[in-house]
Amino acid sequence: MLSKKTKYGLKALTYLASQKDKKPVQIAEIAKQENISQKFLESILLSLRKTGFLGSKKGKGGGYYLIKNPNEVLMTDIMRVLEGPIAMVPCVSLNFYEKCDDCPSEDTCSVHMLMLKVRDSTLEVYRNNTLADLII
Amino acid sequence: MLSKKTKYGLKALTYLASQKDKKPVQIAEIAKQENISQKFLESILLSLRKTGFLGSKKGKGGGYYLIKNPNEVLMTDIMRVLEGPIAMVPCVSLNFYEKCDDCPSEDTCSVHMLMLKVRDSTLEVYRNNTLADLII
DNA sequence: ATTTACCCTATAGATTTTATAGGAATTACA
DNA sequence: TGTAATTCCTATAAAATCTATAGGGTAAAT
Repeated sequence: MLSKKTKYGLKALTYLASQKDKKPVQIAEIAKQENISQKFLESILLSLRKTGFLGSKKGKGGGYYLIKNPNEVLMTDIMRVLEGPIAMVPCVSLNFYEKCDDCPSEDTCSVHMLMLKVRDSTLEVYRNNTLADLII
Repeated sequence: MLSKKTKYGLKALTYLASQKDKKPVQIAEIAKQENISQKFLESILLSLRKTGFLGSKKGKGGGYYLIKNPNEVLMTDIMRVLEGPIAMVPCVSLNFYEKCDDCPSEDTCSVHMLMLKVRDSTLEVYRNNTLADLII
Protein backbone atom coordinates (compact mmCIF):
# COMPACT_ATOMS: atom_id res chain seq x y z
CA MET A 1 0.00 0.00 0.00
CA LEU A 2 1.09 3.50 -0.82
CA SER A 3 1.70 5.50 2.35
CA LYS A 4 -0.15 8.74 2.95
CA LYS A 5 3.20 10.45 2.96
CA THR A 6 3.85 9.36 -0.60
CA LYS A 7 0.35 10.13 -1.75
CA TYR A 8 0.41 13.59 -0.23
CA GLY A 9 3.90 14.18 -1.53
CA LEU A 10 2.89 13.29 -5.06
CA LYS A 11 -0.16 15.53 -4.88
CA ALA A 12 1.89 18.42 -3.58
CA LEU A 13 4.53 17.97 -6.27
CA THR A 14 1.87 17.83 -8.93
CA TYR A 15 0.25 20.94 -7.52
CA LEU A 16 3.56 22.78 -7.73
CA ALA A 17 4.23 21.40 -11.19
CA SER A 18 0.95 22.72 -12.49
CA GLN A 19 1.66 26.31 -11.42
CA LYS A 20 2.02 28.80 -14.21
CA ASP A 21 5.12 30.46 -12.91
CA LYS A 22 7.75 29.31 -10.44
CA LYS A 23 6.75 31.60 -7.63
CA PRO A 24 6.80 30.02 -4.17
CA VAL A 25 3.54 28.42 -3.03
CA GLN A 26 2.74 28.35 0.66
CA ILE A 27 2.25 25.12 2.56
CA ALA A 28 -1.12 26.33 3.74
CA GLU A 29 -2.40 26.74 0.21
CA ILE A 30 -1.30 23.28 -0.91
CA ALA A 31 -2.65 21.71 2.26
CA LYS A 32 -6.02 23.31 1.80
CA GLN A 33 -6.37 22.60 -1.90
CA GLU A 34 -5.30 18.98 -1.59
CA ASN A 35 -7.00 18.15 1.70
CA ILE A 36 -3.83 17.43 3.60
CA SER A 37 -2.97 18.05 7.23
CA GLN A 38 -0.77 21.12 7.11
CA LYS A 39 1.74 19.99 9.71
CA PHE A 40 2.13 16.60 8.09
CA LEU A 41 2.58 18.18 4.69
CA GLU A 42 5.19 20.49 6.18
CA SER A 43 7.43 17.56 7.07
CA ILE A 44 6.93 15.97 3.68
CA LEU A 45 7.87 19.12 1.80
CA LEU A 46 10.86 19.52 4.05
CA SER A 47 12.18 16.11 3.05
CA LEU A 48 11.56 16.89 -0.61
CA ARG A 49 13.60 20.04 -0.24
CA LYS A 50 16.43 18.23 1.49
CA THR A 51 16.56 15.70 -1.31
CA GLY A 52 16.78 18.33 -3.98
CA PHE A 53 13.32 18.29 -5.50
CA LEU A 54 12.07 21.51 -4.01
CA GLY A 55 13.45 24.91 -3.17
CA SER A 56 12.02 27.13 -0.51
CA LYS A 57 11.84 30.73 0.46
CA LYS A 58 11.20 32.02 3.94
CA GLY A 59 9.26 35.03 5.13
CA LYS A 60 6.38 36.89 3.59
CA GLY A 61 5.63 35.72 0.09
CA GLY A 62 7.67 32.60 0.78
CA GLY A 63 6.83 28.97 0.15
CA TYR A 64 7.99 26.01 -1.91
CA TYR A 65 8.75 25.73 -5.58
CA LEU A 66 10.09 23.09 -7.97
CA ILE A 67 13.79 23.13 -8.68
CA LYS A 68 13.63 21.34 -12.03
CA ASN A 69 11.18 21.24 -14.86
CA PRO A 70 8.48 18.64 -14.24
CA ASN A 71 9.45 16.65 -17.33
CA GLU A 72 12.96 16.25 -15.98
CA VAL A 73 11.85 14.65 -12.73
CA LEU A 74 11.63 10.87 -13.03
CA MET A 75 9.07 9.00 -10.96
CA THR A 76 11.75 6.53 -9.91
CA ASP A 77 13.56 9.27 -8.04
CA ILE A 78 10.45 10.71 -6.44
CA MET A 79 9.16 7.32 -5.35
CA ARG A 80 12.45 6.30 -3.80
CA VAL A 81 12.52 9.44 -1.69
CA LEU A 82 8.89 9.37 -0.65
CA GLU A 83 8.08 5.67 -0.42
CA GLY A 84 11.51 4.11 -0.15
CA PRO A 85 12.52 0.97 -2.05
CA ILE A 86 10.59 0.20 -5.21
CA ALA A 87 11.28 -3.49 -4.78
CA MET A 88 8.98 -5.49 -2.52
CA VAL A 89 11.84 -7.36 -0.88
CA PRO A 90 15.23 -5.89 0.05
CA CYS A 91 17.12 -8.67 -1.73
CA VAL A 92 15.97 -7.43 -5.15
CA SER A 93 16.34 -3.75 -4.43
CA LEU A 94 18.73 -1.77 -6.59
CA ASN A 95 19.12 1.19 -4.25
CA PHE A 96 18.31 -0.37 -0.87
CA TYR A 97 19.77 -3.86 -1.19
CA GLU A 98 19.89 -6.08 1.87
CA LYS A 99 20.37 -9.78 2.28
CA CYS A 100 17.44 -11.70 3.70
CA ASP A 101 18.37 -13.32 6.99
CA ASP A 102 15.96 -16.19 6.53
CA CYS A 103 17.23 -17.22 3.10
CA PRO A 104 20.26 -19.47 2.66
CA SER A 105 20.64 -18.50 -0.99
CA GLU A 106 19.03 -16.03 -3.35
CA ASP A 107 19.58 -18.29 -6.32
CA THR A 108 17.26 -20.90 -4.93
CA CYS A 109 14.68 -18.56 -3.44
CA SER A 110 11.33 -18.77 -5.14
CA VAL A 111 10.24 -15.40 -3.83
CA HIS A 112 13.39 -13.71 -5.09
CA MET A 113 12.80 -14.56 -8.73
CA LEU A 114 9.17 -13.50 -8.73
CA MET A 115 9.87 -10.23 -6.97
CA LEU A 116 12.62 -9.49 -9.46
CA LYS A 117 10.05 -9.62 -12.22
CA VAL A 118 7.66 -7.40 -10.30
CA ARG A 119 10.40 -4.90 -9.58
CA ASP A 120 11.40 -4.69 -13.21
CA SER A 121 7.87 -4.16 -14.41
CA THR A 122 7.23 -1.48 -11.82
CA LEU A 123 10.52 0.20 -12.60
CA GLU A 124 9.58 0.39 -16.23
CA VAL A 125 6.50 2.39 -15.35
CA TYR A 126 8.36 4.77 -13.09
CA ARG A 127 11.18 5.22 -15.58
CA ASN A 128 8.76 6.11 -18.31
CA ASN A 129 6.87 8.66 -16.31
CA THR A 130 7.93 12.06 -15.07
CA LEU A 131 6.25 14.54 -12.80
CA ALA A 132 4.90 16.22 -15.91
CA ASP A 133 2.88 13.10 -16.71
CA LEU A 134 1.01 13.43 -13.43
CA ILE A 135 -0.52 16.76 -14.39
CA ILE A 136 -4.04 16.31 -15.63
CA MET B 1 7.12 -4.11 1.14
CA LEU B 2 6.13 -7.73 1.04
CA SER B 3 4.91 -8.90 4.43
CA LYS B 4 6.55 -11.83 6.15
CA LYS B 5 3.23 -13.58 5.98
CA THR B 6 3.25 -13.43 2.20
CA LYS B 7 6.89 -14.37 1.94
CA TYR B 8 6.46 -17.36 4.23
CA GLY B 9 3.26 -18.34 2.50
CA LEU B 10 4.94 -18.32 -0.89
CA LYS B 11 7.84 -20.36 0.39
CA ALA B 12 5.53 -22.88 1.96
CA LEU B 13 3.44 -23.19 -1.17
CA THR B 14 6.56 -23.65 -3.26
CA TYR B 15 7.81 -26.27 -0.85
CA LEU B 16 4.56 -28.19 -1.20
CA ALA B 17 4.57 -27.72 -4.96
CA SER B 18 8.00 -29.25 -5.27
CA GLN B 19 7.01 -32.46 -3.49
CA LYS B 20 7.10 -35.59 -5.62
CA ASP B 21 3.78 -36.94 -4.49
CA LYS B 22 0.78 -35.28 -2.91
CA LYS B 23 1.20 -36.79 0.53
CA PRO B 24 0.57 -34.39 3.40
CA VAL B 25 3.59 -32.51 4.66
CA GLN B 26 3.70 -31.48 8.28
CA ILE B 27 3.92 -27.85 9.38
CA ALA B 28 7.01 -28.66 11.44
CA GLU B 29 8.88 -29.92 8.41
CA ILE B 30 8.09 -26.87 6.29
CA ALA B 31 8.87 -24.50 9.16
CA LYS B 32 12.24 -26.11 9.73
CA GLN B 33 13.26 -26.34 6.10
CA GLU B 34 12.23 -22.78 5.31
CA ASN B 35 13.34 -21.11 8.54
CA ILE B 36 9.86 -20.02 9.59
CA SER B 37 8.36 -19.76 13.06
CA GLN B 38 6.14 -22.81 13.28
CA LYS B 39 3.23 -21.14 15.03
CA PHE B 40 3.23 -18.25 12.58
CA LEU B 41 3.36 -20.63 9.65
CA GLU B 42 0.48 -22.55 11.17
CA SER B 43 -1.83 -19.56 10.88
CA ILE B 44 -0.69 -18.86 7.34
CA LEU B 45 -1.32 -22.40 6.15
CA LEU B 46 -4.69 -22.31 7.86
CA SER B 47 -5.72 -19.29 5.83
CA LEU B 48 -4.46 -20.93 2.65
CA ARG B 49 -6.61 -23.93 3.41
CA LYS B 50 -9.68 -21.82 4.09
CA THR B 51 -9.23 -20.05 0.78
CA GLY B 52 -9.02 -23.27 -1.16
CA PHE B 53 -5.35 -23.53 -1.99
CA LEU B 54 -4.45 -26.26 0.44
CA GLY B 55 -6.02 -29.38 1.83
CA SER B 56 -5.16 -30.78 5.20
CA LYS B 57 -5.23 -33.98 7.16
CA LYS B 58 -5.25 -34.19 10.91
CA GLY B 59 -3.58 -36.67 13.20
CA LYS B 60 -0.55 -38.82 12.75
CA GLY B 61 0.79 -38.69 9.22
CA GLY B 62 -1.27 -35.60 8.65
CA GLY B 63 -0.24 -32.28 7.23
CA TYR B 64 -0.93 -29.98 4.32
CA TYR B 65 -1.00 -30.64 0.60
CA LEU B 66 -1.81 -28.70 -2.56
CA ILE B 67 -5.32 -29.01 -3.91
CA LYS B 68 -4.51 -28.11 -7.51
CA ASN B 69 -1.56 -28.65 -9.78
CA PRO B 70 1.03 -25.91 -9.33
CA ASN B 71 0.68 -24.77 -12.94
CA GLU B 72 -3.02 -24.15 -12.39
CA VAL B 73 -2.49 -21.75 -9.50
CA LEU B 74 -2.14 -18.16 -10.68
CA MET B 75 0.03 -15.79 -8.70
CA THR B 76 -2.72 -13.19 -8.81
CA ASP B 77 -4.92 -15.42 -6.68
CA ILE B 78 -2.19 -16.34 -4.24
CA MET B 79 -1.05 -12.76 -3.79
CA ARG B 80 -4.55 -11.48 -3.17
CA VAL B 81 -5.07 -14.00 -0.41
CA LEU B 82 -1.69 -13.58 1.24
CA GLU B 83 -0.87 -9.92 0.69
CA GLY B 84 -4.27 -8.43 -0.08
CA PRO B 85 -4.83 -5.88 -2.83
CA ILE B 86 -2.33 -5.87 -5.68
CA ALA B 87 -2.99 -2.18 -6.29
CA MET B 88 -1.11 0.35 -4.20
CA VAL B 89 -4.18 2.50 -3.64
CA PRO B 90 -7.70 1.23 -3.01
CA CYS B 91 -9.17 3.45 -5.74
CA VAL B 92 -7.43 1.43 -8.48
CA SER B 93 -8.02 -1.98 -6.96
CA LEU B 94 -10.02 -4.48 -8.99
CA ASN B 95 -10.90 -6.75 -6.11
CA PHE B 96 -10.70 -4.42 -3.13
CA TYR B 97 -12.00 -1.15 -4.55
CA GLU B 98 -12.62 1.76 -2.20
CA LYS B 99 -13.07 5.44 -2.81
CA CYS B 100 -10.41 7.72 -1.37
CA ASP B 101 -11.91 10.09 1.16
CA ASP B 102 -9.36 12.83 0.47
CA CYS B 103 -9.94 12.95 -3.28
CA PRO B 104 -12.78 14.94 -4.80
CA SER B 105 -12.52 13.08 -8.11
CA GLU B 106 -10.57 10.13 -9.46
CA ASP B 107 -10.49 11.57 -12.94
CA THR B 108 -8.41 14.52 -11.84
CA CYS B 109 -6.21 12.67 -9.36
CA SER B 110 -2.59 12.53 -10.40
CA VAL B 111 -1.86 9.61 -8.11
CA HIS B 112 -4.75 7.60 -9.48
CA MET B 113 -3.47 7.52 -13.04
CA LEU B 114 0.06 6.59 -12.12
CA MET B 115 -1.03 3.84 -9.78
CA LEU B 116 -3.30 2.45 -12.45
CA LYS B 117 -0.26 1.93 -14.64
CA VAL B 118 1.69 0.33 -11.82
CA ARG B 119 -1.21 -1.98 -11.03
CA ASP B 120 -1.52 -3.10 -14.64
CA SER B 121 2.16 -3.83 -15.00
CA THR B 122 2.24 -5.78 -11.75
CA LEU B 123 -0.88 -7.68 -12.68
CA GLU B 124 0.70 -8.73 -15.93
CA VAL B 125 3.53 -10.38 -14.02
CA TYR B 126 1.22 -12.18 -11.63
CA ARG B 127 -1.10 -13.30 -14.42
CA ASN B 128 1.76 -14.77 -16.36
CA ASN B 129 3.20 -16.72 -13.47
CA THR B 130 1.86 -19.72 -11.64
CA LEU B 131 3.03 -21.52 -8.57
CA ALA B 132 4.90 -23.89 -10.87
CA ASP B 133 7.10 -21.02 -12.00
CA LEU B 134 8.32 -20.48 -8.47
CA ILE B 135 9.93 -23.88 -8.30
CA ILE B 136 13.66 -23.67 -8.93
C1' DA C 1 9.94 45.88 14.84
C1' DT C 2 6.61 43.06 13.35
C1' DT C 3 4.60 39.81 10.66
C1' DT C 4 4.92 35.94 7.72
C1' DA C 5 6.34 31.53 6.69
C1' DC C 6 9.59 27.91 6.63
C1' DC C 7 12.86 24.98 9.92
C1' DC C 8 13.54 21.34 13.16
C1' DT C 9 13.07 17.91 16.84
C1' DA C 10 10.52 15.29 19.77
C1' DT C 11 6.76 12.61 20.80
C1' DA C 12 2.11 10.76 20.95
C1' DG C 13 -1.67 8.17 18.93
C1' DA C 14 -3.27 4.75 15.75
C1' DT C 15 -2.74 0.93 12.95
C1' DT C 16 -0.63 -3.05 11.17
C1' DT C 17 2.48 -6.70 11.44
C1' DT C 18 4.45 -10.51 13.64
C1' DA C 19 4.19 -13.57 16.23
C1' DT C 20 2.97 -16.59 20.89
C1' DA C 21 0.00 -19.22 24.09
C1' DG C 22 -2.90 -22.70 25.16
C1' DG C 23 -5.97 -25.84 24.57
C1' DA C 24 -9.72 -28.52 21.51
C1' DA C 25 -10.55 -31.76 17.89
C1' DT C 26 -9.17 -35.39 14.92
C1' DT C 27 -6.48 -39.33 13.20
C1' DA C 28 -3.22 -43.32 13.06
C1' DC C 29 -1.66 -47.14 15.08
C1' DA C 30 -0.26 -50.37 18.63
C1' DT D 1 -9.15 -48.65 23.68
C1' DG D 2 -5.48 -45.69 24.70
C1' DT D 3 -1.86 -42.69 23.38
C1' DA D 4 0.91 -39.94 20.63
C1' DA D 5 0.84 -37.02 16.72
C1' DT D 6 -1.00 -33.39 14.22
C1' DT D 7 -4.08 -29.86 12.70
C1' DC D 8 -7.73 -26.38 14.35
C1' DC D 9 -9.10 -22.21 16.55
C1' DT D 10 -9.33 -18.03 19.38
C1' DA D 11 -7.33 -14.72 21.99
C1' DT D 12 -3.82 -11.70 22.95
C1' DA D 13 0.82 -9.75 23.38
C1' DA D 14 4.96 -7.67 21.44
C1' DA D 15 7.04 -5.00 17.97
C1' DA D 16 7.22 -2.07 14.20
C1' DT D 17 5.52 1.40 11.28
C1' DC D 18 2.61 5.02 9.93
C1' DT D 19 0.31 9.32 10.73
C1' DA D 20 0.17 12.90 12.50
C1' DT D 21 0.66 16.93 16.42
C1' DA D 22 3.13 20.16 19.41
C1' DG D 23 5.93 23.85 20.11
C1' DG D 24 9.28 26.69 19.62
C1' DG D 25 13.39 28.38 16.39
C1' DT D 26 15.06 30.95 12.28
C1' DA D 27 15.13 33.79 8.32
C1' DA D 28 13.06 37.20 5.23
C1' DA D 29 10.07 41.02 3.80
C1' DT D 30 8.18 45.40 4.66
